[in-house]
Parts: sequence; C-alpha cells; structure tokens
Amino acid sequence: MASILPRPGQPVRGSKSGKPIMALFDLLGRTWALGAIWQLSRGAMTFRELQAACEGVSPTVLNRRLKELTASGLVERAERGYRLSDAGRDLFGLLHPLGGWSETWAARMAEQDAGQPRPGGQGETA
Amino acid sequence: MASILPRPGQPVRGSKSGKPIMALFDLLGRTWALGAIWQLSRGAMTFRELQAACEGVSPTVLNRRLKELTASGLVERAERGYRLSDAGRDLFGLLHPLGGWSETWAARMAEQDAGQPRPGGQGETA
DNA sequence: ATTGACGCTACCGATTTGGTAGCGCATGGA
DNA sequence: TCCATGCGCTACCAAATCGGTAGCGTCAAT
Repeated sequence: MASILPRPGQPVRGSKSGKPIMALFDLLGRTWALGAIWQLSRGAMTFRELQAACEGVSPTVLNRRLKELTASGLVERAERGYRLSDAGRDLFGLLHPLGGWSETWAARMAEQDAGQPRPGGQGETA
Repeated sequence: MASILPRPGQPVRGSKSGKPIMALFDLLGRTWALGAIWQLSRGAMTFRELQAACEGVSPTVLNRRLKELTASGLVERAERGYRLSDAGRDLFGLLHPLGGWSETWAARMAEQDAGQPRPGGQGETA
C-alpha cells in the first residue's frame, strides 16, 4: 500500500511536522473521511450500507478510509459492519456543529449569488 | 481549471447530493484547506508567509486552496496578503476545539503504541 | 446447489498533489 | 536609471490519489 496512515507524531501527507492537529487534518482531509464519520454517527452500518449512505462511493475509497479511520482509533468493527469508537463519537461531538454552520453558510452563499450572479463562474455546471 | 469549486447546493467532488455539509466537507477535505484556515486564524499573512507557515506547501496547491476558500467566502484579501473573513473566523471558532482534541488523540495513540507496538505496522516509518 | 449479501481486492483511467523554476509587477535604494 | 527584493501567481511535470467496474472468497438461507 502506497498511502501512509496519518498518525500524530509522525510526518504525514502534506505535513512533516508531526503536529497532532496536522496529522488530524491529513486524516480528515481525504475524500469521504469526514463523510463516513458523519454517516456512522447515526449508528453501526455494514460496509455496503455505509457505501450507499455515502452516495455510492466506490468500495476502493471507502475501504481505504475505513482502514485509516480504524487504524486511527476513530472507527471500529461491530458485529455487523462498522461503527464509531468512543474516540470517534467524541470527535463527532466536535464536528456536529458544522452541520448547522454549513446550512447558514449555504444560505449566505445563495444570497450572495442572488445579488451577484458570479459572472466568471467556475465550473458550476460542470 | 479542472477542479470545481465546492458550493452548497451544487454537486461537488465526491458528493452529488449538494447537501451543504457535504459541500463543506469537500471544500475542507483538500490538502492544506484546514491547515490554511488554521494558520490564518492567527491573523493576516502574505502569500509567502502563509506558505512558510504551512511548512513550505507548494505555491500551486496553496494558490488553489486560497482561490477556493476565497470564492467560498471563508478567506478574503487584506491590504497585505490574506486573512479570514467573518465567516471564516466563525468557522474557525467551531474548528478550534479540534486542536485540544488532537492532543488527547495523540496521547491516546502513543499510549496504545506503547502497549502494543503494532506488529503489522503500516508505513509508520515510510 | 443456487441465491444473495457480506467485506474486500485488482485493475486502470481521470484527477489531484506537490515540487521547481520563473514570470510580471511594485517598492526602495544607490 | 539600474538593481535588488518581495509580492502574488503560473507553467510544467512526476507522483500519488481518486473513483469506477468487475469480480473474488466466504457465509447463511433456501
């Protein structure tokens, strides 16, 4: 496996300092890492249930994320599939407010778009 | 430019639903997006100062992130360089606790490694 | 024995990353 | 004026990651 498992105290992708916050950002800064945690916060799910909940993310990527999150102690195996560990639930507690914030953000962006239709729009319809 | 700008209400990389939280996760789930916000929370910085603060991230990536974060209203230009917008500071307020959490996480991981040196260790020294 | 669901892997094209070099511009001396 | 410095930023390219399809081996139930 080419990818490294981000761990605090170790150099990680994009950061050589090994600062915990940077290791965390590296871990979470991969596709569907945050999304998987978000979905798993609702309870244990099988691999394929989680895959469906994540809008059909490819098993390749999902499995990579699950391995990383498991190795990082945020996710663990359940009798049936996967679930957040204590640490994972703990982290989700901090992430949870982002849900509400993102709604506000969305409203603010929509408002801004209404006022100024972004003439040089970038790939919005791509 | 091939990359799309994640915006709530629009399909984004990895998510077709357009749910605000998924757009946010896409925006933040790119290398140095969270890191840049983290560094900028300390105040306005020039491009090159920020680059240095982010451990010498390549200007290519930094500029991409800055464009995305600016278009998303989280970052804005300052007289000298860049700074967090009100929304960006707002978001940082929610992200801030991750700093402390990551320290706890790091300690927990170190402890676990001490107890069990991870026989099948994965790329820890890579 | 067949069907179905499970977790997961191989394979591979498309996209993103991350690094070096250097551009055009502005400021500030000498 | 010429030169040096710092600014934001881009071109170019190799390496890594993403993301999609197909399908494996296992297990339980029919």
